[in-house]
Amino acid sequence: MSKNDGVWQHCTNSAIRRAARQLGQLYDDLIEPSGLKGTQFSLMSQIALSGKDGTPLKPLAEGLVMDLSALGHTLKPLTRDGLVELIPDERDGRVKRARLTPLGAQKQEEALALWQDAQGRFDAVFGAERSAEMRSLLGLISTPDFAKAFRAAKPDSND
Amino acid sequence: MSKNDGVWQHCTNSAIRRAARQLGQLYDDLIEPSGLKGTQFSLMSQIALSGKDGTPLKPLAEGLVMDLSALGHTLKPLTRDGLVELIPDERDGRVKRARLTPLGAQKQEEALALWQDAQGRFDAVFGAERSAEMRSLLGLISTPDFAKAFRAAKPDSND
DNA sequence: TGAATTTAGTGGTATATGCCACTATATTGG
DNA sequence: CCAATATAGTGGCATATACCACTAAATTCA
Repeated sequence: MSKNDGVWQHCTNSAIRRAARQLGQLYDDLIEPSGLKGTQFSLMSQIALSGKDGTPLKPLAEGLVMDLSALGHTLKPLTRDGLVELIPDERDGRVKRARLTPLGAQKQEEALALWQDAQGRFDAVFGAERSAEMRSLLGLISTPDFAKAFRAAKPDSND
Repeated sequence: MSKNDGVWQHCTNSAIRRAARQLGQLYDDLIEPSGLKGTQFSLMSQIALSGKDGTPLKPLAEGLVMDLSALGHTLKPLTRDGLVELIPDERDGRVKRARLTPLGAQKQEEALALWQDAQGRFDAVFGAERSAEMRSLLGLISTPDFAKAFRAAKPDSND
């Protein structure tokens, strides 16, 4: 640790936040012309997968590994701007379904092209292979199983 | 992509944010007894490296890959609670130096023990080797050089 | 040296995100 | 069927984080 550049590098949590800030910056700069932030684009892309019927907020939040209330808040600017709409579920009165409006779908497609540029640059700079490896590792961490194992783990266990 | 669980998995930016949320949750839960959040602990640990004289905010922000104004805001709750103090630099009237108060140093040490538990669990669950590999990759992304290369890259270049 | 420029921080505003308390709507068990 | 419980969302509050405009102080240069 004699040469650590003065950076607190031993914490995976810190490391992932630093990287997330950097990457967020980089992606946002490229996606900005669409008027969307990277987070909004991700969210809308996820919603887009559910098509015409939309998706209830609960499973949406789970897929994003996000707190339900946080999702609700994040959705605010998007519904305000008419990109996403919340429609009541016909079967269950508690449920609301999020779906893209036509405008939202158009914006998402517009941002998609910009995102491809960003993702392409990332792969080019980082190497497609390492890039895939990275996403794989990140995907593992995002798993419910990982969370379960982490919470159950004894710090000195080695399984 | 036939089996993607409905999750928008192709974006490294999304992936890193999902993982950061999960990891933040996991670390925070363990560090919470100290009264600090994971982000605050990271920040204070970084500040702690600078010792008695503290460190100017600008390089601190750079080390954390964080916007200077964001750092200023993040520091607010910590100065309010007497964990960090900002002292004027003697040479340069523009500069303020952040350093831990005695209370802050004590809190940081307290949280350090809790953090070690968290980090130990991460290594145990993820595997120490993959854990190190992960931090290394994240460290690369957090580099100014990476940002420079990304911004300069043509999406179809392959160097 | 004095004006122009650069640099460090602050404060406002906006989004991102989490926790908690609360409401409304199911679902379950007698 | 009703009371107890569980589930889905909302709203308030707090922190995290970015951009912009602005101030103050240092540096540069003619």
